[in-house]
Amino acid sequence: MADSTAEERSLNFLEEIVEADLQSGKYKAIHTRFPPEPNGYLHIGHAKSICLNFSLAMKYGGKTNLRFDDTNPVKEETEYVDSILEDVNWLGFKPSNVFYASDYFEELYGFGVKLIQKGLAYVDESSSEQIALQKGTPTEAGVVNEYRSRSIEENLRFFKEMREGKFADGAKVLRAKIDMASPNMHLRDPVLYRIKHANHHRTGAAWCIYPMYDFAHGQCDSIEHITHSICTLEFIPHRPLYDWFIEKLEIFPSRQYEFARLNLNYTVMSKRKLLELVNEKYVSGWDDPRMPTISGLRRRGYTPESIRNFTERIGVQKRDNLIDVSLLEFCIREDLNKTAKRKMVVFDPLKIVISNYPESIEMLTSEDYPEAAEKNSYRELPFSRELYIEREDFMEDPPKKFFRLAPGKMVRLKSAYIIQCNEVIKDGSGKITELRCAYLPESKSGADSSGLKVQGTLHWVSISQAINIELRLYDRLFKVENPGMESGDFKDYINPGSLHVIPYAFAEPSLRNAKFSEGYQFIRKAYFCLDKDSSDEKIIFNRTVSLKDAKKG
RNA sequence: UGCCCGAUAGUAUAACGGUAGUACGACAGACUCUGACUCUGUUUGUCGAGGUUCGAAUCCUCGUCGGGCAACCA
Repeated sequence: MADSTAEERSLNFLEEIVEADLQSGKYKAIHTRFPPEPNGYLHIGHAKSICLNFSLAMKYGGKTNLRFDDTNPVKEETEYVDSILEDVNWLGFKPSNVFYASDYFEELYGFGVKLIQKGLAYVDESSSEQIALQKGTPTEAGVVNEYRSRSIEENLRFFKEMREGKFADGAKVLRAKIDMASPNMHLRDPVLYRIKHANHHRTGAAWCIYPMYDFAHGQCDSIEHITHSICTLEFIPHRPLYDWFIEKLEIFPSRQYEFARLNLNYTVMSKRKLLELVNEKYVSGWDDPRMPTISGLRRRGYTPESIRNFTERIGVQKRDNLIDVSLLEFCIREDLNKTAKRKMVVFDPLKIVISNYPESIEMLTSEDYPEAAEKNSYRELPFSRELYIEREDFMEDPPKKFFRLAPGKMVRLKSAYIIQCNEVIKDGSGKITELRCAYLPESKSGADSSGLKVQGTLHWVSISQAINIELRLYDRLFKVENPGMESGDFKDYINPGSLHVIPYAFAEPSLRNAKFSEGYQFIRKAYFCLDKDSSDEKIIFNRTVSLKDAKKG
């Protein structure tokens, strides 16, 4: 029989859970959610979570909500909401619904009232310092204070007055009444509501009390009937609390599952550190092409496909990890190799004169997509007597395995002719200023009757038609694999050479019409994309990723 | 000194009591009008000690190591 199982990939642990829930009839359909706090830009780690949540629902015919966890007005801004919406969309996902935790403030308040009525919450007037002190330590139980035994009526009245704005910030909080001696610190009467007279980006001044994460997140999941609430490992200790609220409030039983967050080497991933890089101008902004943000990767030339593919390849597990960026680079090369248009650009020019070529211009053709036969097309390239080649592609005294140009040696000029170097011209200081070469007319690309086989093929541009472009070459932002784990300030490990600008490179004229939507491969060099800083006077390209380079020495 | 997670090549990830496999990386070779791509080959692994079993990466016990938990942050 045919090998029908050949394509099957083994399930990850979340898929196993979902399949079991579906098979047992626990759920007829699953519902996931991606719940960012709009306090910063999304990064590649969020992409893992986004792909996980959306892909899981898509695979099993369910839905995924995008929900902004906007319960802390002093940190959140509309600018971040907009960028998150853009990034999720760019990654290729369409949320079933876009919700906000702030949509549920009234319901959440009601949950607080309900808990008080059940004798499971109380208004505490202690300062945050006192509360912290009374919590004890992981090895010592906490202590109960006098507010814990307040009457239900008094709690109800104070909670209402908190909402009405009768108290100053910090004067009172609503706390759950659970267990001040629990070995799990999160169960030692966690704060549910705090007073913040602050403007909220969506609700304005309508509220002056805001729910804490633990009292908002699970309840929002429940309100939306989220079946599988997937978050990162650090929330494991919160799960008993998550379940406690569901049980006491008697609401839809969403379940929380945790996976290991993505760590990438040679970068940092925490919002706090990324914000620091932006604020202190180590990078040009959240979308600096060196940033691991979605917007940075987008500007760098990464495609949504490559990022989705990357998150698929790294898998999902519960063990901590530090993924090698080389895998991310592999994914973008794999994509761009098939989709990027080939172009010729000389970074560091060396002039060559084809002595036996006439004073005229010939138009040659070259393939745009050599790796995608089905969509291949061709472009025209001007060829003339005076050309630029890459300075590093010539050596006066080459080692044995040097496949490029040298005195007396022959190479092919890509999509053009075979040439031979006859003469090296230098200035007074000994610097090579020009090469005199001869071409073989019968070696024309596509109509080669020379019978010659040469070892090297070089990229080139015709001097008089070449256009000038700026190249921005990026390298890893940090010198060490895990800057966040090093001693001292992580910024001490920033790679000073992470950006190298080539202000004047020489490009084939077709690049004048470069589009933001296209990726390009500058043959034998790297993949590039048009940068948004480009203007009519200056065309700027970002190096997305270099080509693999097997050259020795 | 408490509680909770976790541990398979360099990095990730499979094997669900029955031959430790795959990808990326590295190295070597073939091919090449990109020293790219593609193809071929090589390299390196079950944290440790006991136990259960005909058989253990997998189950049990005890260690070891790594991570998390004491914000009116999420």
